[in-house]
Amino acid sequence: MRTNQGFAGDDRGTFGGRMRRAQIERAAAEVLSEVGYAAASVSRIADRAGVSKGVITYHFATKDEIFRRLAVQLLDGCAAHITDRVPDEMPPALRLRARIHAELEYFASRRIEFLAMAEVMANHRDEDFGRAFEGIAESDIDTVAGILREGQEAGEFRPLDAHEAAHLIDAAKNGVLDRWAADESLDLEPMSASLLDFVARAVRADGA
Amino acid sequence: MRTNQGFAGDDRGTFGGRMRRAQIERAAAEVLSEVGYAAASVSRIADRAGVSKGVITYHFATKDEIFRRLAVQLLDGCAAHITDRVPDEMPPALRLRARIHAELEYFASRRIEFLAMAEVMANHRDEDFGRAFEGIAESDIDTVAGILREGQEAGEFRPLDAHEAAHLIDAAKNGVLDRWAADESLDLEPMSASLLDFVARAVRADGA
Amino acid sequence: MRTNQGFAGDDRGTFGGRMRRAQIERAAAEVLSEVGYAAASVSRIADRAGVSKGVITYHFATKDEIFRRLAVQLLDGCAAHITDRVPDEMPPALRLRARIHAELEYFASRRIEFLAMAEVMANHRDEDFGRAFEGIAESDIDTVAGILREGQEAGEFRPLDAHEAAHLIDAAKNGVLDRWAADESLDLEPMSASLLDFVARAVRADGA
Amino acid sequence: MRTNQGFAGDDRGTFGGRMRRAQIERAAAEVLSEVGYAAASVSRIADRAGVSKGVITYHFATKDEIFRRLAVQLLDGCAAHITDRVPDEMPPALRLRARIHAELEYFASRRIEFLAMAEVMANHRDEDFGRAFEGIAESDIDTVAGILREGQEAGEFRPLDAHEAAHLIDAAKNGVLDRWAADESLDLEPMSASLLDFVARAVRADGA
DNA sequence: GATGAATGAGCCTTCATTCAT
DNA sequence: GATGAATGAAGGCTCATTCAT
Repeated sequence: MRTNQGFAGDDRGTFGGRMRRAQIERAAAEVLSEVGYAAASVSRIADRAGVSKGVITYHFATKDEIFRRLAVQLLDGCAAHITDRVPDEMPPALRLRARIHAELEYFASRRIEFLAMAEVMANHRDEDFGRAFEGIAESDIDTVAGILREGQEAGEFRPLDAHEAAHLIDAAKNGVLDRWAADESLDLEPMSASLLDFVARAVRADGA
Repeated sequence: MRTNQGFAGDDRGTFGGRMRRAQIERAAAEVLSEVGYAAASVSRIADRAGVSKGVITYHFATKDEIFRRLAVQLLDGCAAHITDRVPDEMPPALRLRARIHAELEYFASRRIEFLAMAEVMANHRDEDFGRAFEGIAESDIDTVAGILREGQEAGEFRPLDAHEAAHLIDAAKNGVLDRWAADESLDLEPMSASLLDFVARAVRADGA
Repeated sequence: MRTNQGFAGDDRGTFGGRMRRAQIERAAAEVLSEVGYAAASVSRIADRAGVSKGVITYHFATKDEIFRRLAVQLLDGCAAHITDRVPDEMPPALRLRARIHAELEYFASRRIEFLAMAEVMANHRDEDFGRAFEGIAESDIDTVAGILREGQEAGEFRPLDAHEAAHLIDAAKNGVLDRWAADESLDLEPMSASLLDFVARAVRADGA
Repeated sequence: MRTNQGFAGDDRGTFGGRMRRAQIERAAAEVLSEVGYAAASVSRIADRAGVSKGVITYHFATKDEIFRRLAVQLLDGCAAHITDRVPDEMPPALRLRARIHAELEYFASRRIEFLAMAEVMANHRDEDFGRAFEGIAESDIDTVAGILREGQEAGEFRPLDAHEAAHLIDAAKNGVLDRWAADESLDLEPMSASLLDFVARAVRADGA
């Protein structure tokens, strides 16, 4: 007898299986974005996906796994998108700008998924109640800090604590995404422009 | 129909009653900060407070009311703190700086409460799943936008979309608080300095 | 230290005590008539009486005691009212009519109390879930059966099973009271007339 | 929002599902008849049915729904039984008699269900505490009133207020059923005969 | 692969009752 | 006499998960 434990986090499996998992993940994202983490029950997800509750347990070991995958996939996709679009050779100021722009661009077509991911990252905890996504953005921030340091050496950026500034840039960017995602009537384009302008001014060298 | 139990939203009541309510709110804040919104059950709060579950229902009509009060009290306290410390006569650049500093200062001695409030604001929903604290910071942000416009007229600040910039400043500030609150080992002072510097640079006029 | 057990079912006590008990009983009757047995909680009764919950426990050993007293008092009052108004010397047909009329008349000015009593009698159970007011009307019905037998001997009433007929008369009378009590807009007078007519016809001897 | 659990009001579903629901309804009826409305908890019903509490929530949306179905099914079944057995062409006096007889006959083999239904009808309230089964018998009574009027025109019945008389007949009939159901040792047959006789006498024309 | 059924722990809340003051 | 406070059991219900078919 084949146990369903084997499927957990498994990207192998039949084509149909992958399809089903994708369908369930999509439903989960919609439910999360609409009713929030606390009310996102397996029942509601099954309803939304138009399948029985059993199907979900068959394809995912636990509910948490669905949520985790949702967040991880989006995070990974975003990272790949950025890497694709931001060559290492770009000068620092442009590279910083390109990274931020690429991230906003990535989520611009994934509002629901972003909201779902935000719910998961804010609420997902391990069994000891520790935040499961604590520090997930750290490497990203380190990359930005690196760019800032590079730019300082090149004289493009002013003296500042690169690590702190990277966090501030990240927070401002997340603020833009959060606000945009929460209000469907908002247009990301001008918000994005204001953000890029704001950040550029905050870090540029005096003579620049 | 009002029963003679439950002081829901009642600021009157005996000294003992106010004490108990404060004790329960404190326990609720601790639990929220430690295990998160989803796991913050009445049982856990009662355990933490060292009282029976019934006591909580006796003093608060619903669990949500405790959470709401927690958030509202802190928000109100913070607003009062800022108003006290930031006279309207201050010139815009100083006023902006003073506001941010006052807010960070207020939460610096209320880490647990800040975490609890953040959990509540991120998760509290009304019965139709709408975010209950949606737009709660809007008036605050409008105030900052007003300061920015004033500063622009005075030539202290550069041309920018005041409303967008106010949101970016808010997001950066919240990012600092979130990061600090999540990691007990962090020192708010230097983070605060970086933030103030970052914001000042982002908005100052070219000639300044 | 004086325990409150002593008061249970106690008609002695101070004047103030009797007043309080009456006030509580009145409130209990109102609550019962408005929300029904299941929702008639001590809290709601205390609210209605404008006293604290503690007062109720002070004057009555248990909630059930209040309810029991409510029913018993009304039942006793009704019995006394009937006895007062229906002399044993009346001829059977008149006596039957007078009894029914007296009972309707008694409750006519006690709608709330009647509803409360009906709730209690329908729902009150002892600790083994046996109906506490089972057979409470039996002696009344026996009295009516006696009148029927007397009337048969006197040739006023037709041959019939006196005990069964007494039950049927009782049921018809209760039906009138129930319907009237449930609908404030109803006028008891014509209903009463129809009932008396109905019963008289049902039992009268052929030649009468 | 409909979850995929709960068949609330659903007559479709698998054979097994219908069986379970019937089993649960049977257990609920037994519990209601034995301990009364107030003590008829989901736990007790589950115990009686020999299933876990969760099963009940799985098959019925709420406890009230079980009770409502219990009452409605019995009421509907009774109405159908009467319609089947009482042709419209019968002369009024016979038709009246046949209706009453059919109803008693229907419940004669359903003592437990009758008791359960009586508990529900006496106690079920909507959220504003209004009686949920208020006036449920009204159409039935109107039918009887119609028969009485027909019989008056045909000279079979005496002049009387048909609507009032119909209510009295209904009350007498319910009295018989209540008494019989409450006492297992009673034989419905002679009670039924007395009732039919009583009613016939009460309404017949003088010359009949 | 998929499903409906079942479970049992846990949730929030209501409640009758006890008790110190 | 009276009160507010506290208790703990019980209530109905939701839910993630398991499992036989």
